[in-house]
Amino acid sequence: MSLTKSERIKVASAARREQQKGDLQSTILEAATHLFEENGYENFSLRQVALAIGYTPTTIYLYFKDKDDLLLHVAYDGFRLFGESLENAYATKPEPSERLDAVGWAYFDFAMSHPIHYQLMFMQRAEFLACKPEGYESTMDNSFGILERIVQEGIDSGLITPGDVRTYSALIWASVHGVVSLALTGNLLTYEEAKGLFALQQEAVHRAFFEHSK
Amino acid sequence: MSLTKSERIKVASAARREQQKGDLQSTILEAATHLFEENGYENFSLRQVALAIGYTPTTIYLYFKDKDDLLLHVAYDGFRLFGESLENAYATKPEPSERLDAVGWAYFDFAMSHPIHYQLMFMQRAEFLACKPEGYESTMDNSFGILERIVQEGIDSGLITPGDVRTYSALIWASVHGVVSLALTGNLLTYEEAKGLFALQQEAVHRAFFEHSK
Amino acid sequence: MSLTKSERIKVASAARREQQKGDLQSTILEAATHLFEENGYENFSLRQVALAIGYTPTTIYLYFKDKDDLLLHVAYDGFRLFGESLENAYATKPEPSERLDAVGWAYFDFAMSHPIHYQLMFMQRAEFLACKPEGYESTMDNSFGILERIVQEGIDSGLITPGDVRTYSALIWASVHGVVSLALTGNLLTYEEAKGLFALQQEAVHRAFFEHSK
Amino acid sequence: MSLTKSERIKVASAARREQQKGDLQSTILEAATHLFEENGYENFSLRQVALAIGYTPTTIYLYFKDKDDLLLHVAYDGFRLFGESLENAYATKPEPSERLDAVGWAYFDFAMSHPIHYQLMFMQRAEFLACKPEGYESTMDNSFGILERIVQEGIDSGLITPGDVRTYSALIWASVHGVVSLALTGNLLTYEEAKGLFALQQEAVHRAFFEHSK
DNA sequence: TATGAATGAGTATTCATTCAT
DNA sequence: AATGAATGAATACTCATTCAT
Repeated sequence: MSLTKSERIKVASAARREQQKGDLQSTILEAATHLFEENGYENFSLRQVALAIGYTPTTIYLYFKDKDDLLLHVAYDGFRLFGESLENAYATKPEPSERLDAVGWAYFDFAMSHPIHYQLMFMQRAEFLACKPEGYESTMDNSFGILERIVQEGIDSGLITPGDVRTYSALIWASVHGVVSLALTGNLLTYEEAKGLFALQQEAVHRAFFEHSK
Repeated sequence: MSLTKSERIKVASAARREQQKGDLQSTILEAATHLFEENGYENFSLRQVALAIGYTPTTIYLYFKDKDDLLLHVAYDGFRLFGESLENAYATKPEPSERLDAVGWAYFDFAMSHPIHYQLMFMQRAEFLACKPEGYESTMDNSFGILERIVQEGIDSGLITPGDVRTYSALIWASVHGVVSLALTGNLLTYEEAKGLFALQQEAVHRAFFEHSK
Repeated sequence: MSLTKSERIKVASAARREQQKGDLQSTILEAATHLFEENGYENFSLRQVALAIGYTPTTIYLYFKDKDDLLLHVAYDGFRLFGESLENAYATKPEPSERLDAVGWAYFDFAMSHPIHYQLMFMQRAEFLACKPEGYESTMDNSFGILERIVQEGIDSGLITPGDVRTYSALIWASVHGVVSLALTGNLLTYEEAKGLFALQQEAVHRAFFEHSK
Repeated sequence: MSLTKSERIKVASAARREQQKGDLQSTILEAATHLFEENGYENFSLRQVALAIGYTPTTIYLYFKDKDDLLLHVAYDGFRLFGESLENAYATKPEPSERLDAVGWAYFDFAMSHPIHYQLMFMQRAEFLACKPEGYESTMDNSFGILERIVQEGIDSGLITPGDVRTYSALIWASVHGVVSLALTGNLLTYEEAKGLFALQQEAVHRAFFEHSK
C-alpha cells in the first residue's frame, strides 16, 4: 500500500469507536488476542495491535505497562477460560473416575480450539503460570488443583492406590500434555489422529490409576 | 569495544581460515548450532553467525538459502544426533522391553542435555520433521522407526498385545514427550523432579504394554 | 511492578494531598528540583515530576507554561539560594579583601554541593540568567552585584587600583568559574584537587587585585 | 511537508553521491559535525545525520558503532584540530612567555570559532578526553602537555618560580577555560567583551607566573 | 568464492503536549 | 482546579536480505 503511516492510522481510526463499546482496555486485549492467534508468538507486535484498533501505539501504554504485560494478560485470559472449562467439566460428574475423564477431554478440547493460546500458556511462556496480573485470581493453581482434587478424591474413596497426590497429578498432566503438544506442533497429527491418541492415553491413565476399581 | 560492525567482522576475519579445514558449510553449521544453543530460538540471528566465523552475512547465503534453511540444517543435525543416541541405546539390549527402557532414557537424556535443540526439533519448528534437506537421510523417520521396531518385536515375541504398531508407538512417544516438554518449559520442574516423573512414566508405559510379560 | 502508567499515577495520587500544605506550585517545583538533581538535565522529564507528586502531567501545565518554564523556575530557585549564600558570606566580614575571599569560598561551596544546579544555571542554560520569571527578583544581578560592590569598596578604600568595576568583577568571576566548571565536568579533578586549585586561584585573584594593600 | 519518510530519503538520496568523493565515513562525520554544531548536543540524532547525507540510518551503523561512537569521533576531530592549533601557536615563538601567550590566544580562538565543539569537548562530554577511538592519537594529552611543556621551560630558564608543573598548568588552564566557557554560554558576553576579558586574563596569568622575568 | 555497501522494514519505548470535560 | 484520553513525533537500534562486483 502506498499510504503514509499516519494515513493508515487515520483510516483505521475512522472505522473504530463504534465497536468501542466497553472500555479500551478490553478492546486492546481482544485485538491483541486475535492478532496473537493470527500471527503467532514471534510476529506479535504492539504496533500491529495499535493499528488494528485504530489507535496510536502510545495509547496502548496507557492501558498496559509494556508488551510483555499485554502478552501476560492475553495469556491470563487463556488461563481463565481454561480454568473455567476444567471446572465445568469437573462439575458435570460426581465420580472421580468420570471426573478425570471429563476434565481430560475438556483439557483436550481447550487445547485443540485455542492452540496458539495453549502454546503461549504452556509451551512458550510457561513462566506466566507464576505471575498474576492485578485483578486476576490465580486460575492456574486452580486448574492444576482440580487434578489434585480428583486424585485425592480417588484415594479417599479407595479407588486409587494411596501415594503422592502431587506426583500422581503431574504424571497425568504430563500424559495429556504430551499428546496435546504433539498434536499442536508441526502438523504431525491430524485432529482425528490426535483425538484417537488422546482417547487411548485417557484409557491408559485410567487403567494405571483406577485399575482395582473394577 | 568501540569497533564498527564492519571492523569487527574484519578482526574476526583475520582469526579464521586456519580452522577452516573442512568446507565452509560445516563451519557455518557448527557455529550456527553453537550460537543457537547459546542464544535460543528467538535471539538467533544470521549476523551473529557470520560474525562468529569471521565471514560476511552475505557469505552464508552462498551455502544456505536463507535463515530458515540454516535453521533447518541445525535442526537436522539435532535429528541425526538424536537418532544415533536412540540407535545406540537400542543396540545395547537384546530384549524389546529392555530396549524400550534404554531408548526411553536415551530420549530423556538427549532432551535434557540439548534442551534448546529439543525444543527446536519438537516444539518450535516440529514441521521440520517433515522436511529433508539435501544430503540428509530422513533420520527422524529412523528415530520414530526405532520405536516401531521395538513395538513390532514385542508383538512378534508375544509380549505385547497385537495392535496398530504406529498407534502404540505414537502413544509411547507422546508419553515421554509430555514429561520432557514440561520439564523444558518455564522451570516448572527441577531436573530431579523431571527424572523422577520420567521414571514413573517409563514404568507406566511398561506396565501398559508389557503387563502380561511377567 | 506490573502497573500501567495510569495505574501508577493513581497509586501515587492516593498518597499525596496531605503533604500538599502549601500551594501546588511549590510542591511541583520542589519535586522538579529534586528530580532534576537526581536525574540530571538530560533525563529530566515532566512525566516523572507529575508521577512523583501524584498528579497528572496535564496538571503541571496549569502552573507552568511548559517544560522549559518549569526548568527556568528550578534554575531560579538555584539563583536565589546562590544569591543568599553569597550575601551571607559577604555579611560575615567587614573588609573588602576578606569579603572577596569569603564570597569566593561560598561560590565554590555552592557549586560543589549543588553541582547539577550549578551546571544548569551557568553552563547549560546560562541564558536563564537573563530571564526573570514572574514573582522573582532578579537575584542573579544581585549575585554579580555583590562582586561589583566588593570591588567598588576596594577601590573606594584605596585597596584596589581604580578601573572598570564591571570588568574587574567579570575577571574574578571568570577565574572562579573556570576552576569550578572544570571540577564539575567529567571527573577531571577530584574534590580535593579542585579545592587546592581553587585556593590557589583565590590567592592569585587577591594578589592581582589587592597587591599593594600590604 | 507531505512526503513519506521513504520519499524524503529518496529525494535526498538523489542529490548525494556526487559529493561523496572520499569514503562515506568522512561524509558521515562531516554531516554529523555540521548537524551537531547546528542543533546542539541535545537535538543531535542519528536519523537526521542519515537524512542529511541521503542514506538510511542503518548505513551509519556500518561506519560507527553507535550514536555515542559517532559523537566521540566528532569530538575527536575537535581535539585534533584543537591540538594542532595549540601546537602551531607554540611553534611560532621561541620564548616560554611568548609561547604561553600565543597558545592562550590559540585556545581562545579555537573556542570562539568552534563553540559547540568546545562545549562538547570540555563541557558536555569531557569524559571523552579519556577515550581514544582507534586510529587517533591521544591529542588531548598533547594539548595539556603543551601547557606543561611551557611551564617546565619557564622554570628551567628561571622565569617561573619552581613548583608543581601540573598544578601550575591546571591553574592556567582553569583561568582561560573560565573566560571562554562564560563567553560560550548564554550570551553573557559579546565577542568583544570576551576578548577584552581574555586579554586581561592573559595578563594576569603572565603577571602571576612571569613576574620576576622583567 | 566471497565481499562491501546499502536498504527497508520493523521493534519497543518515551516524551511534551493538547483538548474536552 | 484537575483529569483522562489520546496524539504525533521522535529515538536508537537490529534484522534479513539483495546486488553489483
